[in-house]
Amino acid sequence: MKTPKISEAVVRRLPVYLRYLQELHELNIRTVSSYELGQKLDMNPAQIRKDLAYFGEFGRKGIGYEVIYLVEKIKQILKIDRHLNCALIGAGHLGIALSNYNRFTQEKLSIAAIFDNSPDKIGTPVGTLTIQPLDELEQMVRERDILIGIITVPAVEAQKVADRLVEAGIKGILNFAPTSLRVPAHVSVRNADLTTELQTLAYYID
Amino acid sequence: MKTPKISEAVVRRLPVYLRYLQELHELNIRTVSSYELGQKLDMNPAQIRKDLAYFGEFGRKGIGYEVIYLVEKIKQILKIDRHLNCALIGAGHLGIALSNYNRFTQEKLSIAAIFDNSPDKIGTPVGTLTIQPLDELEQMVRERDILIGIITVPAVEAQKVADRLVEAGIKGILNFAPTSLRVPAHVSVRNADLTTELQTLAYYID
DNA sequence: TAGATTGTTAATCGATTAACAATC
DNA sequence: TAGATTGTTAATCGATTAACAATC
Repeated sequence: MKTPKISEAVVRRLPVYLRYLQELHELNIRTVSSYELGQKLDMNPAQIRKDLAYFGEFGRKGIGYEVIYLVEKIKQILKIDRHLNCALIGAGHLGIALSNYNRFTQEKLSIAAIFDNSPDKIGTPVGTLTIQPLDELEQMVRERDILIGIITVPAVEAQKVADRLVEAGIKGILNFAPTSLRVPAHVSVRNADLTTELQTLAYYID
Repeated sequence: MKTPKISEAVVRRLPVYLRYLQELHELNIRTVSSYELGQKLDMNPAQIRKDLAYFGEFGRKGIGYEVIYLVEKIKQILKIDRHLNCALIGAGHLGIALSNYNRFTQEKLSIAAIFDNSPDKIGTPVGTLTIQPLDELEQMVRERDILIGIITVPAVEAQKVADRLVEAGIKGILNFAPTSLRVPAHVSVRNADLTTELQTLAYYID
């Protein structure tokens, strides 16, 4: 069950499989073949089988994959079968939108602290949390076992925030700021810059 | 200057180059080499040169790339040197956050209409726009020359919205809903599902 | 059993990187 | 000129796809 060296391309597809398998589960569909998955997700069935086979033998020859079982397995692989606490840094519109995004809590990924440095935001309640000053970042990361930082501050501040998160011992960063972050190799970064996405899309228009 | 067949990987890197070149420009830096770009962006300089060379000869041997010139060229390539109107469908927290995201307007990508079907949202002003009922989608797409749809509705409604956008003649979709959309080949889709990103990140934690 | 579908190997395809002549 | 750096070709590396024996 332990893994050799899985490419990022493979890892990025797992949540896509998971999402669709969960849809199937809600429709009470018990079993699905790589062919059916491929049809729906517009992917090659061989690729789907190969991706899954990196992590174990989850299917049955002649039958396909049991939906519930595969959901559980993928959750284990992604390590989202356990709780994972995130800190949100930047309580602007986007930050607030994310903290209200209930899907996070459903998925055992929860926002455990929100930070901002603007005096008129500090102390404001957001759901069950209260916006805290950035000074308290390191302490909260330790106290609340926070492993992921979600950066929604302006681009100019993003690197500073990233440095502090790294220093505080965080393991991953989801970066919404439109800038490239430099972090040590043991920290993972995923960029979710909306402008970048739209610009990529623009290329394909006409 | 016209292009053979550029892979998506190349296109996705162009906005990253652009973003950093714009930072350099603000710092009044005139010229940059592929080596320097590679250092900062953590990429192979040969890859950067090759990516750019697909579209033309933008550099000077022995010197490097002129920052302003390259910024303009990449904007042309991505087709963000001209205005591009987007429609936002779903005026929830995320939708509102996006419509307030001023970077869009800076970049000639503007949100030209906002739709939602909830009666208590219709008519509400958002910046210079007013939330409109989904019924008016097709008409607005035509009237305002909208080429891109940004979907921020719940997952269950996303495919329906996508179908209507396609039907209305849209060319690209930025999909924030956590579901895989099926669209015809002439329509591009980029997925920006935040849960998917966090799940991918979770894999790399520890 | 016959049909279906996996897991996996081998073949193909494509993307990244190294190397270097051209040249500013 | 000498040093630097591009654009591009060739070499390498990795990812996708096809094919098929194994087996439910």
